[in-house]
Amino acid sequence: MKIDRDQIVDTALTVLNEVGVDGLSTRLIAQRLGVQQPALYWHFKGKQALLAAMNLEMLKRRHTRRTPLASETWQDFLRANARSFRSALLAWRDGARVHAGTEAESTDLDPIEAQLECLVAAGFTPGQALELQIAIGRYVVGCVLEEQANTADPPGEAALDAAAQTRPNLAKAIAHYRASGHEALFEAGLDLLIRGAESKS
Amino acid sequence: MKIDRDQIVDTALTVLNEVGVDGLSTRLIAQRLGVQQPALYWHFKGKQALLAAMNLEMLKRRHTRRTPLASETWQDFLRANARSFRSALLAWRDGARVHAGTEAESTDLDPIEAQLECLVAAGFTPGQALELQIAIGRYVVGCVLEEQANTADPPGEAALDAAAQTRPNLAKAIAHYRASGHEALFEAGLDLLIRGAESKS
DNA sequence: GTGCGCAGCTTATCGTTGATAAATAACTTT
DNA sequence: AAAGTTATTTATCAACGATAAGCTGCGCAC
Repeated sequence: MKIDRDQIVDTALTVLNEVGVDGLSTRLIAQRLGVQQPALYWHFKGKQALLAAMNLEMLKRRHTRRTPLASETWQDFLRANARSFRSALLAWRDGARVHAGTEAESTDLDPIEAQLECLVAAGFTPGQALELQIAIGRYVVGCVLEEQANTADPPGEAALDAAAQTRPNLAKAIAHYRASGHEALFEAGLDLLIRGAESKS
Repeated sequence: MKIDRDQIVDTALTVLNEVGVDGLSTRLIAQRLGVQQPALYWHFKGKQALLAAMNLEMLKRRHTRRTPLASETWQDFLRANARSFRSALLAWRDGARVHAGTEAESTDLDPIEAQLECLVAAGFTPGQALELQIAIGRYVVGCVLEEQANTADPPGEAALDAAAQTRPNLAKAIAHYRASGHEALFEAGLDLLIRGAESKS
């Protein structure tokens, strides 16, 4: 049977969703492709290169809001961009770990230029604009990394409640935390970053 | 030779600094301790447990600014706290990857209560205060993760410059980026988060 | 159409890794 | 001195990423 790079990446992403990045072995991927394990090494230099290609494909499929719309404020664009990036990482199991473990290798610079232009038009210097984009990007990765670090149960949930009884602020904070989900928490931090940027513009 | 948990963790951290997390094998750690590899499994359930203990020790040694000072504004405390966390992760090779790969397991809740109290006194709700702390924490992890993801050379630096020639904003942004180091970039994002919080208080 | 050459796979195998089981040594308790 | 606990060793496992060498089938020159 004959395979190509795209098939491998596609299958690898499917397998990733089933077993997670720790269970993602070259043998398992090869098995799904109906091929022996060393066959993959014809198409990719090593597993790291495959993971990089997977990362690229993940973003290519789901991270769609790369360019600001004409009708959009810079705040709306930054939000849409960050949400798009986050949802791309969330769309695959251990997506953030895959992303964080691979090199940048940004090929297409036109979207970046457009993003910067949008912010420069709003009064930021190009340097500030890049800082802002990088800060948001790192925040998103940090967020999804923790969101996806889910084990079965939060350890010692009862113990946490007990400890919170003598700590009034913690008790209220935990109640608030439990009521709002991951997304609300993400949005809260994103809002901080954008409001901070507003105060500089 | 007889060893205990603390010795293992201490040696493991030393080895971590020498070979990085990818080269950190149980055999290498055991060799440094003058012991056979399975001996480690008496003290730790598995490698994951050892990494968790290493993470705890990393933070214990270097993340010293956990509690707000009486004389401090909440902004100054948040900054000091974030810098302390960052420098703790930076102090060991692949520190952020070790941290991100381990469970939370927060034992001591008193510092957290004190942090929340400091922010509540400034006018935040306990929920907002926790959101703020979490956002900063995730931002720090995202930052250090990328800072430590350094391979030898940035790929295609010349190609980047060439591509930037037709993109004026990108050219200026890159110049600014290269002039300022990792720390300045970190501080810029941290500043955004705190200014954003100020606008809510 | 015959033979050359390369793309693309298979088979075989390597060294390393995390982990477990069982045997053993040393030290304590009774 | 016997029994038990603690902490290690020896032996061994299955799984992993990776490489080397061999086999197969297609396309093209002549």
